[in-house]
Amino acid sequence: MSERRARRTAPTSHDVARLAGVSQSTVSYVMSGKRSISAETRERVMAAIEQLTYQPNAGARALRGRTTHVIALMVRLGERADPRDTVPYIDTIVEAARERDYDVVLITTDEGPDGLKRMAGRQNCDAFILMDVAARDERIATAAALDLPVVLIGTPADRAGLDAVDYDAVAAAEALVDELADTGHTHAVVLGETGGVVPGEYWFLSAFHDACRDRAAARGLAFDAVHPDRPGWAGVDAAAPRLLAHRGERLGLIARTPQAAEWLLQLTRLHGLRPGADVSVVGVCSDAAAAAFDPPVTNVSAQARDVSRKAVDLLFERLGGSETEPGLHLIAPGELHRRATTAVFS
Amino acid sequence: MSERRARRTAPTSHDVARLAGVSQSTVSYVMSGKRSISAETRERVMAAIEQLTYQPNAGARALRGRTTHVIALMVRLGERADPRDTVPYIDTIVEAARERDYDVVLITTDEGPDGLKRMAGRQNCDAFILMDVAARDERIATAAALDLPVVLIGTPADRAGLDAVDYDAVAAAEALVDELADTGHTHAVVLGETGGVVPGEYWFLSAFHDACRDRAAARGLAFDAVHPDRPGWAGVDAAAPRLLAHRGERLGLIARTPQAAEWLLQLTRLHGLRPGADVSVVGVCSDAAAAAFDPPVTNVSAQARDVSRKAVDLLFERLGGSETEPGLHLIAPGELHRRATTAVFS
DNA sequence: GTGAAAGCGCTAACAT
DNA sequence: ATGTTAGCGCTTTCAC
Repeated sequence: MSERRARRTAPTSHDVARLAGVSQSTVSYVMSGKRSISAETRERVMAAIEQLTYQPNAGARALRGRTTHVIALMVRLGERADPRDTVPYIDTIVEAARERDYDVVLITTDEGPDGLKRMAGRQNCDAFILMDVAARDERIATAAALDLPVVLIGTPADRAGLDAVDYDAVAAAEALVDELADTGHTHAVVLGETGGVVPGEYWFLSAFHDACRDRAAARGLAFDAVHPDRPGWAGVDAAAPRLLAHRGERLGLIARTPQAAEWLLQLTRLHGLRPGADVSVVGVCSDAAAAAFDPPVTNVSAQARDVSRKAVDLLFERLGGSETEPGLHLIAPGELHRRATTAVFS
Repeated sequence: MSERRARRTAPTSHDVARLAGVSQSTVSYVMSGKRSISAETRERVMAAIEQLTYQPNAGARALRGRTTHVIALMVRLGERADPRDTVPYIDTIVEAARERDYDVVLITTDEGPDGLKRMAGRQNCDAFILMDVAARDERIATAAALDLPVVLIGTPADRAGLDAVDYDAVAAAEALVDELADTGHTHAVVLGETGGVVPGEYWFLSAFHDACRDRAAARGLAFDAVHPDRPGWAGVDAAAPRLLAHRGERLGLIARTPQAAEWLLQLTRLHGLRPGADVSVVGVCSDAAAAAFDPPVTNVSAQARDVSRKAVDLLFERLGGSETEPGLHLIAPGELHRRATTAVFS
């Protein structure tokens, strides 16, 4: 007795209308609130919707209303990206989109410009957010020609008239160097990028390092930027002589990422230095991460959530028809929090 | 002179048909290949498609064909999850879906069962993949009632008749303990979960630890599982006395994650022990990550990509109408790779 | 080998 | 305050 379960077909607004004894359009208007409905009718319709657990068909809505309620998020997910640097952005973008009843389609940077053309051409989405924007990024010209709202996260050399949001890496660098200067340090060393990162590929890298250098000069600190030639801890370990060259003096170490901070703590520990006493470690990371380090690390906050929120806000302004001049929106780091790893030299 | 750019409306199959001098249905059939078309007609249609850069409207397709070409991926993205453990899965799922011309909508576990109902009810997707499946997971009953294909990644107490794919944590644990036993170790200690992870919340945690314990007993090794009571490095550091209690003997340390391996290396280093000579460190992580450690860590591979691929394969089998009995599919760890951190005791 | 036409489920303009 | 109807762009009969 092969019992084949009949595939129940989903209820339509027509079914709701019949059950409520009204016309299909009335159901639509009840849902949208775009015209006044007598309390009694509304009630009956709502009851029918409830009873059938009716939900409007997204395809039909998209077809008719030419709006998909989907935003496409293009991000790098492969080995080349550190997930800890991207997931907080993604999480916040999904959250902010959902607050407006939008869903997020995830596509990878590897798809390149064709991925954007596909999503836009098939009308799979209403708008784009592009992450991991490089200084020269082949996706940007395509995105700009798309006739759909686009927001970049990152700072390209040429925005091509698009909105962009980025973390203010310069302000972050300056705040960190100032902390060292204000507490009597004489030497600042920033741990640079490990492995084969092309210098100038991303604005935030060069901007951060340049700002460190410039601010150190302005505040009268000796400065070095150490870029390990091997990736991972091994590279940091190998660079120890240069990183700690001035360990006898008033030395402050600067980390651009939580991972870098972790390595610097490890390095100082291994060389018998006490962070906060013999040497300082300061860096960019979330307040939560900074407080969780052992010892807690003096930090300026990385603001991934603020950057993402701003990006989504901008996107929905555009979707709402805003025609204001597109621009680059820099998100300031939070206040610097002095924690245990700042050594105060008198 | 306010120049308002006319919003070009996207070309339709009708436009293509007109330009090629054929009927709309012919355009459709050229694209789908569902009936034979004369070479000459096909050529003209293709040329028109090219010229207009026509792409079919996804909403219309979904409406007519009742298939969205979208799979929904529900995953935990917030602070409670380590992005390094989830992103490789996500990446592979997106990749595998794209190979079949499907897109992936990302929704968060926080949306819970209602998120599934919404996606299914609105017909926003054709199928689901659920990640971070807990032993008792409120999403599963809802998912099972959905009448759409669902694949779980993880092992719940009750699959409710759904397909599930998981990493074979038991086999991994056994391979690691065997490596220690085979190389003459007398003591095995596994670094457990840090912070407030509820024991039994996830199958893979208890399964891994139980399997370590059982295999150690079977192979005659003294065994301990150390669960730090603080999260992060601080917890590991505080647990050092117990982790290294048997440092004088033939001790092997077991890490379930790359992060754990990193901490164990750091711990041994800090206590003047040489991994691979005085003590062993073995763990579960990708071969790439294992080789990148300093020194390279003996590992069994974590197989995130294989798990994800299997999940997507299963999903498309179901979408293709397969009615085979759903089951739990365990993905075996790769071969154990002995690297520098195995100490061989004679 | 090709065309004409119906209809998927919805919204909004046009009725009353 | 509500009903009727056209039509979004596509796929797939049905007809030749």
